[in-house]
Amino acid sequence: MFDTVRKTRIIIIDDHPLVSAGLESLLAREEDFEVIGTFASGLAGLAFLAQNQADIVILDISLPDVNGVDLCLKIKSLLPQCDVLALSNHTERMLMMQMLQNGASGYLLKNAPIDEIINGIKDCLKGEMAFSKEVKAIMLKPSVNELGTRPKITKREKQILKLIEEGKTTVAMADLLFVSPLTIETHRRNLMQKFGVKNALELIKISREQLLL
Amino acid sequence: MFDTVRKTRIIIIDDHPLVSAGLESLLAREEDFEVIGTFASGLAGLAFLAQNQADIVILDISLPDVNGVDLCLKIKSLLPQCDVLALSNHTERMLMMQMLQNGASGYLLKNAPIDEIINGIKDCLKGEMAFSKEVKAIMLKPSVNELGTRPKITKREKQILKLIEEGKTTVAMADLLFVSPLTIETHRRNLMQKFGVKNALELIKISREQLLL
DNA sequence: TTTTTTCTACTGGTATTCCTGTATTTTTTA
DNA sequence: TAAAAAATACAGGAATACCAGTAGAAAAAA
Repeated sequence: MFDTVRKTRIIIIDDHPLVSAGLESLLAREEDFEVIGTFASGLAGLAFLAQNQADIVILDISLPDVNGVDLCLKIKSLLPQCDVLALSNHTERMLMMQMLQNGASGYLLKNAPIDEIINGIKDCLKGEMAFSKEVKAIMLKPSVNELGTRPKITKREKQILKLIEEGKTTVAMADLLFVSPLTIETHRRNLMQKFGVKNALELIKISREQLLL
Repeated sequence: MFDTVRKTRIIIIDDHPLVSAGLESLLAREEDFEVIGTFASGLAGLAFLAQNQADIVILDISLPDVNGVDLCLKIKSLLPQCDVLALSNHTERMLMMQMLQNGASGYLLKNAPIDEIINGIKDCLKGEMAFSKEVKAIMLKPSVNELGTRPKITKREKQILKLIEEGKTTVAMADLLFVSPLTIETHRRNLMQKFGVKNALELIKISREQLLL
């Protein structure tokens, strides 16, 4: 068997060449690590993964083609034995939760110290969950609007939420979607109720914090 | 004279260790470059700069203590002969303009290809302006709300704009600032007028695009 | 110090949002 | 297919935001 001497095969998917290069050069210092591929787009990485055996994917969330959350799910469903470790700038709780729910083995922040990142990768390979310090802090304290479960919002509501964020008035939205202004008002009202806020300004603030559309 | 053989002394100020490390390892490949310091905070970098001679500072904009725009001005006023090259994630026109106005010799995006970044640094040292491709594109097309001059907003207005962004109502703001609600309304009206919009939602959208507070 | 700008505050009126409740049709899920 | 969820739409009324014009006091700039 070669398994005991074989190096850990790492894949990096991150659209910032600087980050990829930095990570690669750091990992090169470790004896038992081998970066077998770095990709600046999600689909390119996925294509490579389908054809090459990897032990761990270090995955950014903001990618040009697909988002890391969806990609994580995809990877885990195709290659359940391959670990996925999120490495992101985003500090939104929701994103962390979503990544974990989709099978990620950890969540590291890009602004974390180098050793936190390296150790995170090692922990991950040992089968432990890996979180950078700041991530732990964010995940531990429950946010105000999330004591129960986060509100489920419908497709239409999401659509209207976006228009609200763009500063559209009720009438403008109604014209745009070919429905009655009263319908829009109902949607907005339902949104506000679901998020537990009392005006549209708060609505977009909260939605930004929670969903990060 | 040693000047002709001396290596170019580079300082990196960036709160993402991964970026700093990546950049450093890339620059290490270049014969005539020498990274003499990397700093994760603006003030730490500034302190070092005050005591050590550097040729170029590669400067991030989002820093934990001070913002890169202000820091750039500070550096250029203390050390006019030292180049400052912005290296940022931000794609807002306004930030680019502000950096240039404050004496930066260029503006590179972190998601730019490696060679664009390395060449940017070289161009910068040759006395040329350095911009990554995407930056050029952004700077060339004038944004909709910037055909004339951007509106000047007062300190108080900026304060109220922030509160509006937080979803505060007129009455809530009035209570907070110990003034009449009518005063708040006047400020909001003036803001809307200055930005040429017709409701608070648009206001925060525009302000986000333009000022990036 | 004079001038200008900013911050403050009001009147009076219009428009829009927000609240409460109801209800039909369409789509999705069980 | 039956039940649940989502999208649609309305009424009546309260609250708030928006519009137009004015104006005094404080602060900053000339």
